[in-house]
Amino acid sequence: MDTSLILQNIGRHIQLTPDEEAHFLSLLKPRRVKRKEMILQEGEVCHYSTFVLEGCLRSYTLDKNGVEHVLSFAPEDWWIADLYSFFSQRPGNLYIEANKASEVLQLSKTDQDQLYLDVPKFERFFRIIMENSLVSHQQRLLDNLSLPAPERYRNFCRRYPTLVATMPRKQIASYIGVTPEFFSKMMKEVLRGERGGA
Amino acid sequence: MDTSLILQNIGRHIQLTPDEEAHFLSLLKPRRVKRKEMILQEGEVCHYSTFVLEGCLRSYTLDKNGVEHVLSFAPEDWWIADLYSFFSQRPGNLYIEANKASEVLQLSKTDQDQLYLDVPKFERFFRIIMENSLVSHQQRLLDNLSLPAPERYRNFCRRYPTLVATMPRKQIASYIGVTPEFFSKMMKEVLRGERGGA
DNA sequence: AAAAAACCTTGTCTTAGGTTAAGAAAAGCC
DNA sequence: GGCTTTTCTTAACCTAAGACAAGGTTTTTT
Repeated sequence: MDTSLILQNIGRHIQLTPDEEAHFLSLLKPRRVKRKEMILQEGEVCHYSTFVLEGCLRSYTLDKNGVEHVLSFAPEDWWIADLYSFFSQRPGNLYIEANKASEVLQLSKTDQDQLYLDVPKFERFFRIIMENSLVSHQQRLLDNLSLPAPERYRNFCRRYPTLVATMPRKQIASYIGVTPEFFSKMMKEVLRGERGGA
Repeated sequence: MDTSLILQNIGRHIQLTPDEEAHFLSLLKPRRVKRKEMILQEGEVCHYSTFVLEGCLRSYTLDKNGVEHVLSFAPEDWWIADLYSFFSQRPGNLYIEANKASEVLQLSKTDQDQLYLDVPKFERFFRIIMENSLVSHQQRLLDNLSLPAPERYRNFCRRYPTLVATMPRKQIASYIGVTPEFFSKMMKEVLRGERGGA
């Protein structure tokens, strides 16, 4: 597997020595995930942080009616985990499933904890990752509280242009918080608005 | 001002030497905030992380109709900031306002950045704070996507029993994502359910 | 202790978005 | 390439929650 992507990802926030790089890489477990394969299910403990080298995963919950609610997409160059479960090492309620056949690298909780002690720079790296993720979750929450569905969709398009083109509409609908049927109706309006300009 | 509360807050995640404690305290600017006073407004850059020693602040946005949407409450022993603006040092869209007369300690972005270099342990501290905050924001987001208003209210009560008793209903309504009018109607149901048991 | 300002409730009417159902179009699979 | 499965769309009907309006209560302020 090609590990240059993850080194680049980390290099955006911290500089590692060759030794540190080697040590870090030695902790990563490569894994191939088939389309529709789940790497985590509700009720399980999330033992790994997963970095996507190729393909795309998503995380979601099922509500009491069996309806899926997408929490996040993880295309190439993204991290994904059930963070509640990963940090607490208790059973979580997320499913993490491959949207298409994917290649990932996994870092176990134990190794990550040890890594903080061995290479303290990683405290900084994951602090920054958490900060960025928190900011975007806060923004998404406020969008959900304050904007009607069509504007939430427009924001999604602006923020994740790549995902709009590649993810099933059903899942995008779920991500922004509407049913696929309503999403479908809404798209007619959105498209009309786009042709109209601005 | 009594700084033992913030040392205790930090002591939950990292151990500081007396020198480090003294250095950290020297960076904090104490401030009294009057009821209804805003320490941050839309369009301003958020220069400080604010720790609440006494009283309570809240952060919110105003939508295009002038309706308030509460992002967070910060009672005693909590941190608050417009994180997007604080991290990026660009104008944000949050208001941060005192719900009652409060005493706070403020740490500037510049000092916080320097602190990471002087006392790297703080990387760990803020990483953990961010992790916890991210987990609770993800949970809240999923609640908003998957649960009807009365259950979101019940979750709010379980998670923040103190706030339920002390914050205006209007603001709680806004936090869980309903209008005060609907909240009022809903409460009758919720109360009936409580008397009924379970 | 009054006056002013918020806050909370209740009622009626409206609407954004959900539900159900059923067919059309894609995408994955052997 | 044909078969299966999933996804997308459309349409009719339904409901949780919003908007507006108006009166009552509590909290602040002076």
